[in-house]
Amino acid sequence: MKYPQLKLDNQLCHRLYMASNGIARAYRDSLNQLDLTYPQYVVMMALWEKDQISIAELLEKTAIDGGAMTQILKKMSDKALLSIAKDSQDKRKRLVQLEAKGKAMQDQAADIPSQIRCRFPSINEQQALQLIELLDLVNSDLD
Amino acid sequence: MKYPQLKLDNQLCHRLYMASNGIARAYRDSLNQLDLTYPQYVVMMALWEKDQISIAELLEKTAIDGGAMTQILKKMSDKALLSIAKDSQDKRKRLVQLEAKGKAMQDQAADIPSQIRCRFPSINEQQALQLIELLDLVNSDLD
DNA sequence: CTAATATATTTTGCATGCAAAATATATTTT
DNA sequence: AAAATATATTTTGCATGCAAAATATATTAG
Repeated sequence: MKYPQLKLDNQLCHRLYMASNGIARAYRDSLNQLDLTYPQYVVMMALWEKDQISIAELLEKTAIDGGAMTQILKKMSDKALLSIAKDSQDKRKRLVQLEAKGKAMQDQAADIPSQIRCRFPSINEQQALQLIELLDLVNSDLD
Repeated sequence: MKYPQLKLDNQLCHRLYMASNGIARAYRDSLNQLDLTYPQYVVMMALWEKDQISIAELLEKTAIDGGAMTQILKKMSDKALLSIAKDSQDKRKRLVQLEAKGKAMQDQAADIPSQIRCRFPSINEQQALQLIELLDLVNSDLD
C-alpha cells in the first residue's frame, strides 16, 4: 500500500458510516412494530419533545434533509400521526402538530431505547457517554 | 417530556446519524474533483489496498449494500476506473480489478485525508483515535 | 447421477440524503 | 409602492441503503 492514510482501516469516516448504518439497522425490528422508519422515528421524538413547531425548526432539530422531510411528513400525515397547518402569522411557514395517534405512540416507543441498548453489550455506559461527547465535538465542526 | 430516554439529545444513534452524514458531506468537495461519490471512494480505497478481489470480498471490506454495489461498480466500470471479470474457477464469482485510470487516481486521492482532517479542528489526534476505538466496539456488536 | 440445497450476484421497489431549481410569501431597498 | 432580496417549503433528478425475490452456478444428499 503506497499511502497508509488511504487504508480503509485508518478512516474514521468509514467507522462512522458502518456504525451509523448498523445502528439504524438495529432499530429496524423495533420500529417496524410501530410502522415507522428511522427518520420518521426521529421526527416523532422531536415532536414529543416539542409539539407544534415549524418545518424549519423540525429540520434544525432532526438534521434531516429538507427535500426528504417534505415526503416524510406527507407519509406521516397519511398515517394520521401528525397534521400540517399553515401558519396564520407567516404564510410561508407550516406548523407540524401531533395527532392523537402520534401522541399515543409515545408509550409504545418508550421501550425502544432499552431494547436497542441490549444489542450493544460491548460498550458500557461510561463509554457510551464518552462516545456522545466525542461525536458532539465532531458535529460542532459541521456547518 | 414524559420519557427522558426518548429525548433526541440522549440518542447516541442520532449523534451518529448527524456525524456520518456530516462527514460524508465534508468529503464532497474533494471527491467531486475526482468525480467520485463517497461509496465509490470507499471502493477505490479497498481496491488500492488489495486489487483483484471478488465482489463478495469487496462487500465485506466496505460494508456497502450488495444491491447498491452492483450499480456502483457498473458506474465505476463505465468511468474506466475498474473492470469486472468472471472468475474462471467459480463462475458465480466476479473479480474486480483496477484499470490504469483507477490506479493513477491514487496519487490524486492521497491528499484527501489531510484536507478532510482540517475541517475538524475541534477534535485532536488522541480524541480521533479514541473515537475510532469506541466505534470499533459498537461495530463489533453488529451482525 | 439427479434432486435438494447453498453460495454469489443482480434485480426490484421503496425510503431517504443531497444539490439545485422552482414556488410562495415576507422583508428590505430605492 | 414597485423592485430587489431574503426566507420557508416543495419539487426534481440522481445515488445510495435496504429487504426480498430472482438468477446463475456449485456443492451436497440420496
